[in-house]
Amino acid sequence: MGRRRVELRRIEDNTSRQVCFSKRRNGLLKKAKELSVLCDVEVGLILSSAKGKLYHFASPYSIDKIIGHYRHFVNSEREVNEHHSVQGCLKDFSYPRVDCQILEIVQWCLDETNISKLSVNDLSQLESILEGTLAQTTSRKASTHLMLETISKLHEKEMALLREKIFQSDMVLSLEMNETVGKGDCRNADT
Amino acid sequence: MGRRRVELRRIEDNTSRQVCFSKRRNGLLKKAKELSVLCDVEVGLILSSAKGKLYHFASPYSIDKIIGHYRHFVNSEREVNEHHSVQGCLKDFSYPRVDCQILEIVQWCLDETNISKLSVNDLSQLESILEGTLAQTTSRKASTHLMLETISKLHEKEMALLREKIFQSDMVLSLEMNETVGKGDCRNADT
DNA sequence: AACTATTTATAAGA
DNA sequence: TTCTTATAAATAGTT
Repeated sequence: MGRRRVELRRIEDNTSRQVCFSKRRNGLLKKAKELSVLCDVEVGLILSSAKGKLYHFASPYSIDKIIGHYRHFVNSEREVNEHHSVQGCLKDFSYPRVDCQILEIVQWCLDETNISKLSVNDLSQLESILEGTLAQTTSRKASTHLMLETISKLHEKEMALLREKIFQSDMVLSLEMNETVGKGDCRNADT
Repeated sequence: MGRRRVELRRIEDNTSRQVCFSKRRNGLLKKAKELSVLCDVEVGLILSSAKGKLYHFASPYSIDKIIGHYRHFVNSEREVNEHHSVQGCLKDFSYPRVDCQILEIVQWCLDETNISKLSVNDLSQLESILEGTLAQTTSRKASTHLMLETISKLHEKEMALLREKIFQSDMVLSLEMNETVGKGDCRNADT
């Protein structure tokens, strides 16, 4: 959206990165606000820079309230999935049905080296889930290519794991969930 | 960004609103992801529709981790402000310097009738803060008009409060803060 | 889901 | 930082 198209990678120049952050933060906040108003949804947004500066935005309620809703929702979901398999993990993310979500989960798994925490059985489950989703995806979407790549990487990792005989049956998602009640409604508005 | 410019208000038609939500949600997630990568910042985003569907996104860490950072940050700030004045309240939001933050705070105060919990002294402080910020704002920004409106509403409320002699010295922000450690990255998209 | 006419967001530049 | 401007992107209304 500027003079040139920009590559999706960390901007190395410090000043440029700062300027970009400033501009895009405003843009994102504006978009978030618009989405909230136009579509009548709660939006909560937290930004945290490497230097520890924190920004947040929420509409039409406070960020604390929205986090409370999130916690509540996730806790409810969690109660239904007491086994800590990938299946449970996926449910925690609990989106209605999103291709791109799968992509993120896969990437997350790869990036965070969470694969080493999965049992072979869980890996199989993950695979079938991924492949099932893939089947529903139209082949021309760019995301499909990315997913295919990601899946093949996943296969590689799986094979590596099998070779090394790493079998862990328990993936403890040591997430500590604490219900939080926010209060106070916080509205936000616009530039 | 479409055939026509759109008014910033709730879309009444159900289908249109749903479609718009779907499109803009994707757009917002994309922007959030870009911001995170380009500018090397943590981003957490929670969307919750009226019907209770929850979507979230986080990069490069999990939404839980980012919420944890947020909680931690807010708690640290809170410790510094043991008196529950508006000043303390402002510090909780604690942005470096963003006009939009001020607006958020003002609207939060107004919307949740938090004003009734403030002492007159606190109201004065709030006023001077608002006016100070206003002075720094260029007059042509649309937001300025909004802020002026907000401030005049604030004045009205203050006068009403003075008349009713409502003096409450303690604004208890009974937010329960719980640190949480999350993990992983998550993302959402689509229909 | 796809397709465009337009409106927006922004990368550079000043 | 702030404003300006050329362009890249997002998206409202349609098909």
